[in-house]
Amino acid sequence: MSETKPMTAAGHRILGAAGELFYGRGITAVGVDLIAEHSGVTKRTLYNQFGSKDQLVVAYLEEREQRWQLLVRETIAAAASPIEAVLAPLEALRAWNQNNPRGCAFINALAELPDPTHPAHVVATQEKQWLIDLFRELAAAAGCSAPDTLATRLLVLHEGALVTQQLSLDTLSVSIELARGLVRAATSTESQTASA
Amino acid sequence: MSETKPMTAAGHRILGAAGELFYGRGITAVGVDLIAEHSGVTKRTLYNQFGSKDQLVVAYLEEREQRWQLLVRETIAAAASPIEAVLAPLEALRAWNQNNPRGCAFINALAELPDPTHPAHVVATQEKQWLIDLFRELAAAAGCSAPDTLATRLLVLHEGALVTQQLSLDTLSVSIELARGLVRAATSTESQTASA
DNA sequence: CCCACAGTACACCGATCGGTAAAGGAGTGT
DNA sequence: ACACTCCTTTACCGATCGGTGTACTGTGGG
Repeated sequence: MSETKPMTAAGHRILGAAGELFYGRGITAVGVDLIAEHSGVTKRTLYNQFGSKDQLVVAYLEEREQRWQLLVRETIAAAASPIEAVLAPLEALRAWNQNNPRGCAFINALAELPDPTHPAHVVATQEKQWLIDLFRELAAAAGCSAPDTLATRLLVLHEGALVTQQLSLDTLSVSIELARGLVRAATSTESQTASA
Repeated sequence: MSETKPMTAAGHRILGAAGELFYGRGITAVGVDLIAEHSGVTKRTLYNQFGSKDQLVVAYLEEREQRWQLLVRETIAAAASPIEAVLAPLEALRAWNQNNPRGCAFINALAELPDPTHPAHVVATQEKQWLIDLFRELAAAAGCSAPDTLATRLLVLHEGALVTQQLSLDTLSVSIELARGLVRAATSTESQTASA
């Protein structure tokens, strides 16, 4: 869409600083002055590059979206089987969470920007839509008879693991283990998927 | 703890307005002036009652915590069996989400207030600790052989359902259905709980 | 050579932020 | 009558908010 713009060196630094600060301290709590200072750039340059704070927030979310989706795709490509591929988004969280201990940036953004018409809000919801669509496609490719149901279940597990990460418990392993059982059950022959 | 204070009429109005505004628009995005205006109260009164914005945020979270825990306890008391009681926190979300479409106030607060030493942060994490402890007790009371594992799984499902509620999908029914299967499996005789 | 462009430096804007000062009105219990 | 608490009004504080204007510097390409 708009990533065709080459983006200057200063632009990258701004986006990098904005990423750390927005994710680490919250979007509303971080001012443009702080971002400019952390990226060693004048506020004027920031506004020349991004136009407004809102647009910078959108760029921040889009950048994270790209990195995350790339990681997921790589994990899918490295999966040993179609069944393991369904679990790839969950498995990708293992590495992702190492550097992102503050939960899901999109969920956090939704918490801070309730206005559904806000462009950043739209980006965040689209990301989740992408994920459930991906789960559905992977489930179908793995031969699941009810891809919709499995995809919704996996999305719940995914978000649950993400959001409970901030607590000390190791919920990711539990979620993956549980998800693996669900995928196995949903792709084996047919019939029982744990009640109806 | 501190709810022994009777709290004046103005105090209740302030807390009510703060609840709606903080939950609906985000904590950082809402200023004390706005809360005072919405509760028909002077800013001076607000500060006489709560001392600071941070303490008001804490009071806001504690009030929600009390309401939520009360609802959960009522749902547990109304459960038809110990096994159904384990699902009570999930079932309670059915009614709760009607009036709280913006996800979990505690998770949202954690997203906005990253500082672990912030009193509101502490309240939010304590709430989640309460929930997983409750799940464990309920699981044990229902005769589950591995209450820890089941509790963690149910917590993931709970948080997943809560956070995906903001998207259009009806994930709550899916989560409850899935949770019911897990509880049944974990409480029936013994052996297989879907791999180890 | 010269122009366009990216970036800097710095001052400035109105608005809002969380929080306070001082003084007084209204109701209650003693 | 008294003091006490609750709440009000109005004004104010320094700091920060997102955002702009203007003039200057450096650099690279035609």
